[in-house]
Amino acid sequence: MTIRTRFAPSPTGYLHIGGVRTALFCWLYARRHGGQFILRIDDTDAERNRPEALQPILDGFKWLGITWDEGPEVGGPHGPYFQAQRGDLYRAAVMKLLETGKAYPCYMTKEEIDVLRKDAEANKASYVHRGRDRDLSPADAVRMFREKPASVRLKVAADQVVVIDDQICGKVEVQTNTISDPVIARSDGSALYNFATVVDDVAMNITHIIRAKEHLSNTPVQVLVYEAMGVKPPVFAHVPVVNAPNSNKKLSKRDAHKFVTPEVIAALRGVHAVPAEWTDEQIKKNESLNPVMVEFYRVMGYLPEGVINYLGRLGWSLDDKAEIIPIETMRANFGFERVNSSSASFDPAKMLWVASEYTKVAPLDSKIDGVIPVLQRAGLLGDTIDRDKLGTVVLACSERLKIFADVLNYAAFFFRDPQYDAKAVKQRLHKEGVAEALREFAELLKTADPFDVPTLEAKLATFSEAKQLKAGDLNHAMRVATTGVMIGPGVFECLVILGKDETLRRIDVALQLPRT
RNA sequence: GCCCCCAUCGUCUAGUGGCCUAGGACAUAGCCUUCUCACGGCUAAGACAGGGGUUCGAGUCCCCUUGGGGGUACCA
Repeated sequence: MTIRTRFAPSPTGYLHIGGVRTALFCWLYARRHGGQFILRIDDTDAERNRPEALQPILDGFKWLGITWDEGPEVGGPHGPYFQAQRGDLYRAAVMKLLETGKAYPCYMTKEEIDVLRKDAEANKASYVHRGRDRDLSPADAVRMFREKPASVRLKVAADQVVVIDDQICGKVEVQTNTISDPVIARSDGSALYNFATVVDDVAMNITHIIRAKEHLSNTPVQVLVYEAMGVKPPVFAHVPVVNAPNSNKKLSKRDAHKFVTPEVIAALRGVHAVPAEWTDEQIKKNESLNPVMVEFYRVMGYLPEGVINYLGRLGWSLDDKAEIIPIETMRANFGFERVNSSSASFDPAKMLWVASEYTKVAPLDSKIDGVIPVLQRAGLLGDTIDRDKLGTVVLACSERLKIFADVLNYAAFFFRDPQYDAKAVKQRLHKEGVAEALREFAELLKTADPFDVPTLEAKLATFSEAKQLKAGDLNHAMRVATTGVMIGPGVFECLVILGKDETLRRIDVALQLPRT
């Protein structure tokens, strides 16, 4: 039997970090066992769903490399893969349960049920609904339902125990006496989640249901639906939820704005991911550029491999040491045995570190590719792209690039004139006697040939020795004069990339900066 | 209220009765390296929620308490 897993997102417009992790586990499990991963769109809640809201989700999965074998865009033999288009299937399944006496139309009014519930509460007991029309014969049930449609409930057997042998949570047992007869279809004929999901999972031959832990409580009802349909339930694996940073509260879209801290706002502005005129409040309200959404990491220039690694490692471990686990290794080793049964907090700092490990070892070409959109968005790079120059810049930045947004911190001055930092100028350029020395050294620079790192380094060494200067002072001054700031790649590398003429020009400009 | 689940450093985790004076990683602090920053190296600090059992022996098994999460919907 081939293993089939599925992920069923709602088209909300954004791909949530927690959802991606669950989807990743589904994908990993299917791939590990040579099975299939199916994407099914849960668009039954018309209010919350907009048709255009699906694309960003698909794009997010594609960016991460989570490929689906059946679903939107690719189709498949078990379609449609949009639940809103599967209403007839649900209705047919309801009829079948009615005919076989496994379900019944419930004609009790909400008011009647409320009275029973209140009574139960008054007796400090929990209310377990058993409809009055439960014992209708199947023939009568079907006839009455045809004449007068009503909500349909599943008949829950008395005095039994539903056992779920969950691959992550272990054995979970629930008494049927604590389970109300669940409504499986509304009076208007539409199916409820607990029913629709089972009908679909059966129809799509899903063998392993891997989903968030919050669904564990629903599972007994679903198992009962499987049994009523005469189908053996699939294997269940409930993955603990992802919590918000430093908290034990679920990372929810609802609280998403809380994660847009002043640092995040600064980062988003820094990479020009939002229009400059937006206020902080507007940025907070933007749903997709939020650290709980995948899109945020794409915009900040995280390598998707890093995001995958971090998410895969969150709640799952390979062994007692491994942190950097390439996706191929995960694919080859992922299993439920090493998925933790408790929830895990999302840690942006560790995510950054993991991502940086991937960025550091990325091939030059992929670094160039990564840096291009960041520079373009910042208006530092046009449509004509000089990959050779970008290559030298990226190389000069070397391991300073943890994510591609860092190129703006370390290398912006290669693409525009220096923006002189007042503090840097004061401390480094206007330090006692330094500017004068720099003026003199600039003259010497004119004769540098070739204009490369060893030559420049040697010139500075002999010059500072002859003048009894600290080489560092001159280095620092030169950096500030040519880049405007105190941090960056090695000065000599910077000068070489800028070229002799530009270097001399910038030094000249800098030397005319007023003293404060 | 009732039902279900969870509980190791701030965070992610290793640990499946003796290998644990609890290991690794991120973050933090200090030192080293260094033209700045970043990288790298070294070091430090830092955890078994509490209480009862079981056992020669418990982070590991059982029970209770506490804390957290989920469900209890004609939501998903």
